[in-house]
Amino acid sequence: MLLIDKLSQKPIYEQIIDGIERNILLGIYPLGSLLPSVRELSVSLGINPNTIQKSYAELTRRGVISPSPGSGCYVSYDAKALLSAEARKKLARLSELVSELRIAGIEENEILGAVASVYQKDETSRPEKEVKK
Amino acid sequence: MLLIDKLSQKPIYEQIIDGIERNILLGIYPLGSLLPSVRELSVSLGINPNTIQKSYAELTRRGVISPSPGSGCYVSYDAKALLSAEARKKLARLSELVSELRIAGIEENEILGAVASVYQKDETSRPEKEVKK
Amino acid sequence: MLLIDKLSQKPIYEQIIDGIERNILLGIYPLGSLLPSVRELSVSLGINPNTIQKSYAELTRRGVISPSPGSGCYVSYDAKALLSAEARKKLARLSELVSELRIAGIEENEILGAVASVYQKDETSRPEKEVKK
Amino acid sequence: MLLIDKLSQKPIYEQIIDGIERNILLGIYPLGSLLPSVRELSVSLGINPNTIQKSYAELTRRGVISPSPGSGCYVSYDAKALLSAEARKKLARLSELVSELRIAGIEENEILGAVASVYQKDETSRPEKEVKK
DNA sequence: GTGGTCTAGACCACT
DNA sequence: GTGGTCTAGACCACC
Repeated sequence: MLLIDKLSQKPIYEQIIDGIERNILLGIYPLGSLLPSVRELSVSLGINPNTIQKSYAELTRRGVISPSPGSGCYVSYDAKALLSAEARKKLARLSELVSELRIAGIEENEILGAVASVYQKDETSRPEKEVKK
Repeated sequence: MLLIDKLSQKPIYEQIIDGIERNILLGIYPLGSLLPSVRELSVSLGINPNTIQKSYAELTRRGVISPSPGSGCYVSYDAKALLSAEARKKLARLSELVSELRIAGIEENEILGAVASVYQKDETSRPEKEVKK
Repeated sequence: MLLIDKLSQKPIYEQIIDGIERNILLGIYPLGSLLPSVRELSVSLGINPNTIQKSYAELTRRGVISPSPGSGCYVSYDAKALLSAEARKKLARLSELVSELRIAGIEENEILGAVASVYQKDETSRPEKEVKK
Repeated sequence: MLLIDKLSQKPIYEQIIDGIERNILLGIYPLGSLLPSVRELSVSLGINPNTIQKSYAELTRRGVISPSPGSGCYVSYDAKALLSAEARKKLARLSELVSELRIAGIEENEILGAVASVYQKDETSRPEKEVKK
């Protein structure tokens, strides 16, 4: 459910954050649901509890999850809204990257093709449709 | 000619590498030309010579520049080819990023728009046209 | 375990690289094992930590070791494969050297003898036999 | 007659030394003959005269050539003997290299094959036969 | 003057 | 504790 690459350059605590946020966006961790406990993740991922704790602390700071001392951490009801807003900021990084590619002589069509191919992939990595209430 | 943000998260030596590679692609540092010396950059950027040295060492390792001890560092004649080849690998990173954005619910059109807007920018950051010989 | 000659022409950081690669090939540093830390080597060899760091950075770049910040540097599981592949490239250098010796009038038999005598030396510097699984 | 690679790691002055010694061993510069002047080499190779001068100084120190102020530098009559003796010392480096290859798992036969193939190459890089007096 | 190596000591983020 | 980055200042070989 949560894949960690200990040899990656990206810090482990950040990988955990990204993984949890991803799972929330995909609906694997529904809004309001209970997350695995620090100890549980610690043993299932083979990672120091302090590292997990650091990830949870950061997610709490961002308002994505909210700890309920004694019972665990719950996904905030506005987690998705927060994450989507955050994602829009990533568009800036995308522009940077595209700019680099342009300077390197990559054609616009090649980029557009790469983008399109991502959006035509299977549904496993697409957020579930919003349900009418 | 080379902008460094000392407060950025990205290491200074990496910013220097990126800046030089960018200038080569833009033709500001022509193939075969002499780069500013380690000490020269050191004073003009206000950065320790060792940090510049580290950047030059990495560029040398990549084959982008070639040092000629006693006379300076020259831009390799195949630098552009190397950098363009390297850039194509960055397309993978772009796909990752786009994938994250998709999961976060960003629409395809929004991404395509961002890409297009980069390619419609002014010409200052476009590599010069290849001239027929 | 790691012998450094500070008076050698060969840079210290390169001697460290060679020594570690040698120890990996000999099985003294098994695949997946934890290497001595930068500071540890620094004191045991009487060498500045930055110099050790430079060696580790290069080994990392080659994919021979992989650092896990906070816990140490580990020998990659494909380190031996990498090093053996690299060694085959050294055969080119050997040919160069032999060519020089030939020009200098050294007889082929003399060279063949030198090679043979290396392969008849004791077993301490021979990689351990592959064990059938 | 003398090939210099300005981008090589090996210092230019050393490349010149090696090239001249090689030409002496091959008989291209016969014993007792007059070498090209510093200025002549300087322009034909496009290299700073100081660098050529340094090479000649080192060759003089080794006794391979002897300068005759006003008329140029001559190949010593015992140059070949000197160089052959020097070459025998290179056998030590060969043993080192072979030792490394052995540790990396290269088989003895592969090395012997590489050596043999050098000695079966064409005659252009073989010293001319000794003539009976 | 040039690039390359080394030392010393500091700071940071991560585990 | 760990690796990674940066600074400061020195020395060397090379051109």
